[in-house]
Amino acid sequence: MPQPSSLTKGERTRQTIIDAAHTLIVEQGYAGTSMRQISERAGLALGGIYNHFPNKEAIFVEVIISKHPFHQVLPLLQAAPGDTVEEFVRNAAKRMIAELGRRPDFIKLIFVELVEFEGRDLPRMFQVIFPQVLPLVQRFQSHEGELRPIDPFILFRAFLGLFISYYMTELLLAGIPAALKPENSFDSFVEIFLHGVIAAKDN
Amino acid sequence: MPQPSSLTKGERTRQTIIDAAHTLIVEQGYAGTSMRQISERAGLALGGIYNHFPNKEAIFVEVIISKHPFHQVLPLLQAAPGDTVEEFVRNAAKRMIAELGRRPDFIKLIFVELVEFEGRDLPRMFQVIFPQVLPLVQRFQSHEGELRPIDPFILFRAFLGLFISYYMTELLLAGIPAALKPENSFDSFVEIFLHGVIAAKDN
DNA sequence: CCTACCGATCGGTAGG
DNA sequence: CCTACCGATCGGTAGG
Repeated sequence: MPQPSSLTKGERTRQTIIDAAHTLIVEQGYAGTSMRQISERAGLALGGIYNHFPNKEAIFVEVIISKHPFHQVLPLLQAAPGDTVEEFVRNAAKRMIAELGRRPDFIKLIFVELVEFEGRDLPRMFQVIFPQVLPLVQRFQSHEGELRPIDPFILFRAFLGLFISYYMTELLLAGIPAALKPENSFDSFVEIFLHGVIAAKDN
Repeated sequence: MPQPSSLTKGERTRQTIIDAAHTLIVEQGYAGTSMRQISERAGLALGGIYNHFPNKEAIFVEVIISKHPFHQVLPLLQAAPGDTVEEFVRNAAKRMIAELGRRPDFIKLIFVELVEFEGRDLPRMFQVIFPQVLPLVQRFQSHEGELRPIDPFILFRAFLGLFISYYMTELLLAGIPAALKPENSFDSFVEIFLHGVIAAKDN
């Protein structure tokens, strides 16, 4: 959400173009979205776009970088409370799944990046993202005592994977009769993960 | 892999078109692939395609149905040996990860279906797939004694999710310095899953 | 199954 | 920032 008041007119127009492109690309993919559609949605003439971006791909690169899920997701995870790993994971999971429900575009953006751009921008993305990942890895690390011996980076990766696997299988199994789908599936996913990583209690 | 000798000429041409479209769509997406590219790769004139398919979308529907990862993956899982859940999971995981390495197109096909077709074909897909899923669910069910109390369908879903989460995070974290990536990450994923689902032993 | 074509739309630009 | 345009390419078809 841009704050028009703090931006110059040119910056506002630029942001409008990025927002328009983001919406369309998530709905139709990159190749399926035309510069004319973007210009219409942004409320200017086709030629006007080229005052702000040299070409179509440059718009996408801006979209993928500024709208990347990690920007919302990582701060969300960092802010999750919890004095033990178990509490933290439960809280973080609850927040994540709520956010994913609110933003179905998250996965689609990643798909477009992976298929239509073959992940070309991922290395650059990661430079921006990495400083935010580190404190999460360390948060697991500082609770080593509660955990089975697992490399903390793998732990973080499996933690991320928990959401990805839930969300992807949700999409993939969309065709399944609802009667077969147990309620609270996500809670079960969280329990499996917790049992998988937390050391057996001594008592 | 088609067997030309057992097909009529028309069927062979049709298959050639599907194969060509599959390759191109996985590389460039659906909207990014033109009918002319498909015709060139299949070795016939543009107009010739329309003797076999009414339009572009019909080709994709055939591609997604006949090349869907589940066709390779489910038989692979079913054939995995193992008298206990633990053995089965380890064997199945080994086979799956080898197959995923061999067929990077798997995930891309799913992405195209999900983004460019909004999962429209998934319900129909699932009708074809479901009979193959059932025996796998039952296989978990028949070893209930070894497992924590988890709905067998969720168990299957989490099992599928194990591969998806490993593979997706592998792609997503592609930008990361290799020095930070622990070796044998996949084995760790399998261990976390096993600890998550297998009941604590009595001894 | 090919040739030759259709109208529509594409990304991008010149010129103001 | 818009108007008017460029050549190229798109999905699809008629006619043989």
